[in-house]
Amino acid sequence: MYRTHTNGELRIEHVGQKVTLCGWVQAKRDLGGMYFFDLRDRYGITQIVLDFHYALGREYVIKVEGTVVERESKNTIIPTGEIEVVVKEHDLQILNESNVPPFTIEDETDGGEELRMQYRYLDLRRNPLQNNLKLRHKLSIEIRKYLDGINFLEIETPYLIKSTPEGARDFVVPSRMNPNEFYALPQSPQTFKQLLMVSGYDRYYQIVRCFRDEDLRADRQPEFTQIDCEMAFVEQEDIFDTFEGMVTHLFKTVKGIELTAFPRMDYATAMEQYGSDKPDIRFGMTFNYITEESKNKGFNVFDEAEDVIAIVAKDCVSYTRKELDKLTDFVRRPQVGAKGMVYVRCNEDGTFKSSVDKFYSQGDLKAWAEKCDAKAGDLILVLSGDRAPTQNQMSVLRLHLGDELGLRNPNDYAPLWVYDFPLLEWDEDSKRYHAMHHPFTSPKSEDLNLLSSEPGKVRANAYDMVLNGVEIGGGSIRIHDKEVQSTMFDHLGFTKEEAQAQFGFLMNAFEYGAPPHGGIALGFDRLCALFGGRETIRDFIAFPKNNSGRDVMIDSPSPISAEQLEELNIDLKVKEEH
RNA sequence: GGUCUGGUAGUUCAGUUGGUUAGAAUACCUGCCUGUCACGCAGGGGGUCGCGGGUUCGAGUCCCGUCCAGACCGCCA
Repeated sequence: MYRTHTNGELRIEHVGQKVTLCGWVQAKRDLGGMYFFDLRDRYGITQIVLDFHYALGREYVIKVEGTVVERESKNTIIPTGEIEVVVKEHDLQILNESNVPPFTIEDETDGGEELRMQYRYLDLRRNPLQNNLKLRHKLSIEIRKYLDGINFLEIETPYLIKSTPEGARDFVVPSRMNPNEFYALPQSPQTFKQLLMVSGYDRYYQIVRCFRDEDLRADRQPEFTQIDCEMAFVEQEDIFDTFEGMVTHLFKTVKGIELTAFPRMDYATAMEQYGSDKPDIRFGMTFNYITEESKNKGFNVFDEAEDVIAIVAKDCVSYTRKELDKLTDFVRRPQVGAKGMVYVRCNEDGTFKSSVDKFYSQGDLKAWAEKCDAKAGDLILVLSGDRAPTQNQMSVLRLHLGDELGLRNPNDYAPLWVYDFPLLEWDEDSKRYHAMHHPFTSPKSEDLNLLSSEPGKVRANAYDMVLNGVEIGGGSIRIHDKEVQSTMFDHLGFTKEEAQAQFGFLMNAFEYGAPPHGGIALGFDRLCALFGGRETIRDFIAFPKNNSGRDVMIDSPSPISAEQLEELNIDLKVKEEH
């Protein structure tokens, strides 16, 4: 046996025991006649003391045999700080040496992002990363406990499936045995879980890898993990109860936080009040529409605008001209896209100072303030233009101000359900409607009559779970009727033949007793990041990819050999060198 | 596909208006040190300023191109 204890477990009551420890050399403190060093493993740190010098480098893997003694000077910061292990010269064994690591293996490392990715196996030795992976493990255990407790079955579905035109770009895999044909990696196990419902497995889940070949972000990886769930014989309300319950369970068991019932907001309200389908409701600052109040006073910008939207920053009348200019610059960045921003200071003496005083009287501005419920000492910020872009710009500004004013405390958690999403979304590029969620989402029965006349107005039985402005899950009640599904494909611009070729297996299955069903998928990586109080998911994935979809450690993707290409019957288009 | 920011010692960074031999901290190496725990003290080694071109008497610094990294927009049913 290599070791009797880990480096995290020895305490004062072990004093006098002979122990054997293994681990990595963390830090050395050579005092001449005495030699201290910290031995580290994933359980903690134990101080070793020698009365001789030994040539040990950082990150050497060693084994020591020694006696636990009470320290003369104790360290109150670490759990093992009351003891140390005294080791004699022939009882120290180097199991493996190490090069000097390119960055320090400490909580606050000196290593930059790129270097840490290249040496990910060293970065993973650090506590913050280990804690993240432990958190991820704990969450997955509690998810399984909760779902197992209410009769869900975890069932695996294939990774090599069929490419479909809808949705994100597929990662494809060539088939050697079937020349010129390709598998696709699943964007989600959507159709398989619906088939499992037809098969009678009425509560299914899977913590499953999904793949999407789209550009990346801090919170988007080409392969990511979903908690994929589906239930039969349920309505939207049953899904809400079940998964609100799951997330509540996770908060209770993993963070010790008791959440109250999730509020619900329909999509139209979310867009109107927050300009976003994933509102951060930890703070107010909801939208006020002063479109009518601002018309016909000679200010062309507002006269021509479809909407004039105002938000109130409480007690921010003291914002300087410079700070307001900075906010204006912020919303005028191309990424946000506003043309400009109007401000109104609600002075303590009841007067108003705005950037449009030329056009609006004190009375006009007072009417705005009343509409917005702004008080003396507040600051009103106004954007205008076409509805959708203006709502979006204002949403970005609202979140920015929320950050600036410290209203987005990462230790507060404000979940909610957003429901009644539109079924279809107009796509300018392809000049046709796309399914906003996916083509298996059922329309609301009361809106069915609009499907032909005003397809954009049809609402779906679709919903998102939102937490602190982040979409952590989304789902829908599905279509389980062959005719309805066929009509849907029709409206999405599929010919009968295309629909049959792509999704015939599903529609055929619907002819053999498909139960009503629906489900949800939650982004597991994002959930981990949220629980860890971080915005980037990379540090919650053991081996993530970088911005360009590369793994810089193993250097992938990479070319393959001519023999492999030959076997796969693939000719590469070679770019000319110049 | 686009916008922005960055690339200087092993590492994290500073480097002014273009001007002497490119600095600091930390890491590393050597020596000293018996209660350290960010140990301390003394000394030492370490640079293709991402790469290519241009302007200039002179470029880490200015210009053009390019590569890499990060954030964002588009994209992500």
